[in-house]
Order: sequence, then structure tokens, then C-alpha cells
Amino acid sequence: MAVPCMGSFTTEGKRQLPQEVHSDWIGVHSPVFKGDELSEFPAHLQPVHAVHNIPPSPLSTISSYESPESLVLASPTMTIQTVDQLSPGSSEDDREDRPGPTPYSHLIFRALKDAKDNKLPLQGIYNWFERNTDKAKSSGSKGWQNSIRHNLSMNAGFEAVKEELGPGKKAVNFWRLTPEAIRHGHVQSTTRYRKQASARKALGANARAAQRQRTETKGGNPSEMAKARHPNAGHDEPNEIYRPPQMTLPPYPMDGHFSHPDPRVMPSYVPPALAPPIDNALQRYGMESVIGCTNLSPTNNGSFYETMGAAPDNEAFTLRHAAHAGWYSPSSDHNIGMMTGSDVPADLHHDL
Amino acid sequence: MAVPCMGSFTTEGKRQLPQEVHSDWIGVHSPVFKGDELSEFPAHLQPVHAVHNIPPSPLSTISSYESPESLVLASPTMTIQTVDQLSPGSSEDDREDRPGPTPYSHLIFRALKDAKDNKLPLQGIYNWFERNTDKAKSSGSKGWQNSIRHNLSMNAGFEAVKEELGPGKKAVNFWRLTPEAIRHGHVQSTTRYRKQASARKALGANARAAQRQRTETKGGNPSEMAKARHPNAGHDEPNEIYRPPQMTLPPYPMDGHFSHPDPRVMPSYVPPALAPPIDNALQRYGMESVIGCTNLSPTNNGSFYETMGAAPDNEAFTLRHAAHAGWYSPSSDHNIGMMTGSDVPADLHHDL
DNA sequence: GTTTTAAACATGTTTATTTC
DNA sequence: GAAATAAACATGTTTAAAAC
Ligand SMILES: [Mg+2]
Ligand SMILES: [Mg+2]
Repeated sequence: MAVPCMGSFTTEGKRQLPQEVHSDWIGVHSPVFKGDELSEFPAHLQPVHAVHNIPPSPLSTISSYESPESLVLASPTMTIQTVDQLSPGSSEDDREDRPGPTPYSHLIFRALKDAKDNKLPLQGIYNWFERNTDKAKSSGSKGWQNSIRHNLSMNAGFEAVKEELGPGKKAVNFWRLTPEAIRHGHVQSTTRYRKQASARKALGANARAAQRQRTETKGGNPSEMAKARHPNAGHDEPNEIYRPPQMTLPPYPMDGHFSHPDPRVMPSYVPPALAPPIDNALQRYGMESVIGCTNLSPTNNGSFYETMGAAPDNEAFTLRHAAHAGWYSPSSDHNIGMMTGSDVPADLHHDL
Repeated sequence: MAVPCMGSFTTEGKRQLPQEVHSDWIGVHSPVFKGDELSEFPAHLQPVHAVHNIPPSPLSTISSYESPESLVLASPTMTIQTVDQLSPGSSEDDREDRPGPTPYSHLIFRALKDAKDNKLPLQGIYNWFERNTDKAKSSGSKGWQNSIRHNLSMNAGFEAVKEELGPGKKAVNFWRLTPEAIRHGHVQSTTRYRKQASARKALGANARAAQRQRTETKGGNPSEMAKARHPNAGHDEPNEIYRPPQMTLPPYPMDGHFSHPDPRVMPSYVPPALAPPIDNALQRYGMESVIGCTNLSPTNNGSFYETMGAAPDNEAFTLRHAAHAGWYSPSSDHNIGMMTGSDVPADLHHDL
């Protein structure tokens, strides 16, 4: 007998090989609600849930976008159970009273809301979408998974938690609803994270438009799509010196490191969790009032350290995305939680 | 004034654009030890450390490969400080008495050993390598960072720890020496993780050789390189149905989920942390004695769920890499720590 | 056996574009 | 304004090939 290898369970396939385009419609799923959500369980699978050994809790639905406070006040370690997930006979139009497709963030909220401890691994969220929505399209493209990850990462209502499962075992990552999301009964807009976009004017004739493709329907309600193709995205400078639009660099060690402040050590990395107030280190290099992008020169990456002396023991002085830019203040050790103003990603501006 | 954007701090550039080859030699670093390690601090930077406000602790070096037990018995939250890091005047040949370049795992150990709480973010490890070794080559390629990550991930002496830095802030990931690594004073071989390679024979004429390029010097001691190019890697079937050699899929929720066991739910994902003993669920599908790779069919990914019924609330039944394969036993809820035998990656077989 | 290097891939973060 | 989508990139995991 051959032992095949689950070979085709690739999720994204973006940077690997060019992926074929796909259609928006799934025939097998037979959606029963609003065109992007299926019944909580497909019709041919609904009787399965009757054998589960946990009775449904008769709570109400709380995932409406506008309802500010809900009756759900479960603790973070307590699963919010609503009747619309566990009882297929309930009315299905009380979940969303807004027109158009349900946003990813709302669907993720519902997926996590019904999970034990309000948390799921990423694959579990994928599975939930595959069975309960039609965002998971049948054909090859996995853009819906990209969108899920995008929403998980950018929406402050979802937080990644790592669970240790014993000595010598790798930790397991979950996505969990924050207590605020549970308390409010919904998550806020994912797009609140956006920057002011004022940094783009500083780029001048950089023209780093990577000319993204326009094959799928973008945001908004898909009423009449495919109207204006290529509206104004005409500038296309092929052989420019490409400057990557963003540099995701890792977060910052803020556990009491930086016990060796050295004013001569040029900081090159400030993480989102720190982001100290713009101190004099910034003016020292004449880069004040920078919002979106901060840098010294486009090519000073490795040679930088040759002139800055030895780093402190924590080795935390590395580059950081300019959107979270700022400079580490060497005189402030053990400074935790100094995020202020525009240095705070909108992702984190959630009302507690 | 222009506001440039740290644009060229890309670390890998593998899947993005073809990267140029690079040389093995760094002229500016002036290595003083064994050809792949520099002095703890480069000569032109050594006086900088004298102004640091933490005096060096006169401990001994413990990173020898063969010394089984060392005098270092620090707690996991305590930094191991050795004199060879903080005192540039110490003898530099007492660190490694083995010939050839120091392995990545040893260098990472030293980087973490000197860090506060024996942990560093990934970028901090990069920085340490850039300043203290010549593995970080000056030219474009970032294969050394790939190697660092490879060693961090595969060597059980290094563990990823996530630190919460306050409410509403994203957690920060560190790499930390395990207590065992600290206790032993060294890490074990990174390659202990390797599978039996017996699963490869089941592939037959699959010929999924992705024809990796051979531009850099590979392992071992670089004595006389470039001897036998293309020794026996001749089979190269271009238009085969490509079966990806591995599918990294996410770990498993083992926090007390699976409260809804349903024998009809076909499990499709078993994570490394769980990996239950191969139970009857495996024989149910005729896939016993599978070591490397387990699968049902190469193309049953999405359609699988249409026939398996609803998943339990935790949504954890997803695919998992076959090397860690096995099937979730629906009858065993809350089964934590059931990793046994060959299901345990060698990474986790560290002697406590 | 070991190590390095390359690579495929999953996952997480962020920006940009387009559409509404 | 919000959302979906694409994409670039960083990070983490694993396999494979090549050299020792
Ligand atoms: Mg989030
Ligand atoms: Mg490890």
C-alpha cells in the first residue's frame, strides 16, 4: 500500500508558485444566510450536533456590530455559548442585521465565541470557516486564510496566547478573544490600525507601487462589482530602486533588560511594545516629526554596527519598522509600557 | 529632508527574489579566533565595554562540547556570566577545543548564556552573530539567519518564550536557554531531531527532489571543499506531480478541549505536542506502521469535511504533518502529554 | 553520526490598493 | 469611513541535500 503524504494541504501558495484564480461561489455548501455565511452547520450535517454531550446553553446572540454592551459577561476562561451556534432551529437572522456579507472579524468572533475558553488554533479557525461560511472558497486560492490571519493579527479583539503543554514539548499557539471583546460581545473595526498615511507624501517620486493584482472583489458590499477597472493606478515605474513598503521586524525585549545604558550605542530597533516618547536621540540625527517611516539611509544595515560599539547584553538594539519608530532612550532602563500617542498602533487602542 | 525607510533591512529574501551569491569572508571583522568566531568584541570596539556599568563576573567558560557537567548551576531566570564574554583580555582558546568552526548551536548558546535571563529576541541573536562571529556574512545572502532559526527551532536547548508586556500590548517572543542547557552548560546536537528516513522508501519513484542549489559550503569542517560536485543527486523528474516534502501545520490545542468526542468525526490533524499512541483510529483507515508520512489521498483536503460532520467546538481536527502523524483518539479527552516513542521529535528527547 | 545550507511551508505583522 | 484582498516580510518548523 502506498503511503501518500497529505501533499496538497498547502494553505497559501503565494510566494511559492503562481496560483490560479478562483470563483466566489461554492455549490456544495448551499448557503442559507446572506451569501457568505452558511447555516451554523450545513443542512446535511446538522443532526450530528445532537449527539454532542454538551447541552446548548440558551443564551442570546451578541455579535451585532452596533450593540455596544451585551448580556455576556463571561470570564476570559469561560466559553460564551450562544443559542445560535448550538441550536440549529433558532432563527438565523438575529445574528446580523446589517446588509452585505458579514466581515471576517465578526465571523472570527463567532468562531472563538463558541470555542472552549474562547480560543482556537489557526487551523481550527480555518476549519470553522470552511464549514460555517463560504469565505473559504472551494478552488485553489487561499486568500481567505490570508484575510483571517490579517484580521486576527490586526484586530485587538483577538490575541495570540501560547500554552505550555509540559516540559520538553513545544508550546501551542491559540487565538483567543480578549476580555474586552468578550465583555463587549463583539470586536471593533479591524481597520482602525491604519496609519495617517501622511508619511507617504515624504516619499516623493519614489513610486514604489508594487502593482498589486486586481482579480478578487475587494471591500465594501459586493453590489455591482467590476465597474471601474484600473481607475487611477497608472503610475508604474518598473526599474526603480525598489524600497519595500514595510519591514516587519521583531518585537522588543522589555523584561528588565537594558541594564547597560551606553549613550554611544545607536539604537536601531524599537518595538511596538516599547515605542518610547520621541526623545533627543531622534533629534540627534535630524529626524524629528516622522510618522510613518524613519531611517538613516537605505543602505546602512550591516555597516551600522561597525561604528556603534558593542551592544548591551540583551542584544536588543535592532531595526524596527518605522511605523512604530522612535528611538530607545538609553537613560531609561526597565521602562515598561511607555507607548504613547501615535506610536501606539491603532490595533492597541481598544477601549477597556 | 527626505525620510527614508530603512528599506534594505530584509533578512532573508528567499522566496521573494533570486538572491545573489556571496563570499564567505569578511574583511572588516578581522576574526581573531578559528575563522568563524570573532573576538567577543572586535578589536576596534573592545574599549567600549569598559564603560559599561556592570562589572564582569569572574566565572569560567562552560561552552565546551564534551564537558558533560559544568560549574554553572544558575536558575533559569539568572544570567550565566562567563569571563570570556565580558573580559576581552582573557584567553580566547579556552572556549572551544575542537577543530573547525564552532557550530551554530554553540554560538547561540554563548549568545544566550550572556544575555539577561539567558534569553534574547531573534534580532538580538542576529546582532550578536554580526558582532561576534563571521557567520553573518557581509554580502547579501542571509543564509546564516536561516541557520540560526533552524538551530533555534530544532535544538531542544533553545525554547521560545512569549512575554506579555501589559494589557493591550502585543507579546514579545524570546529565545531562552532551557534549564537543562543551563544546567549542562551546553546544548546537544541539533540533528538529533532527524527521523529514521525510513519513510523515504515508501515514496518509491516519487522523485520529489526539489533540486536544491549547491552554492554554499555545507556541513562538516571546511577542509577541502568543492571536491565532488553532484555526487549522486542525478534523478530529476521535472513534470512530476509535485508533492511537497513537508507540510508544517500548526500545533494542537491541548488545554482541555475535545469535550465533544464524536466517533464519526474524522480527525485530520494531530500536533506534535499531543501525538497520541497509535490507536485503533489508525487501523480503521489501514495506515498502521506509518512513520514519516501519513495521508488519505493527495487531494482530499477541502472535500474532506463535507462528509465528516460537524467538528467539535474547538475546531482542532485539522491536518498535521505526517512526521508527527497519528490520529486523535476521540475517546480520550483531556489527554495531555501522551507523546510516546517515535512520535516524539528527537528535538524533545533531551535528558533532563 | 555531525553540521551547514537551502528550501518549502505555516504563521504572524504590516502596508497598500481597491471597493464600497 | 470600513472591508476585502494582495502582497511583502519576519519568524518558526521541518525536510532534504551535501559535506564532513
Ligand atoms: Mg490581534
Ligand atoms: Mg528549540
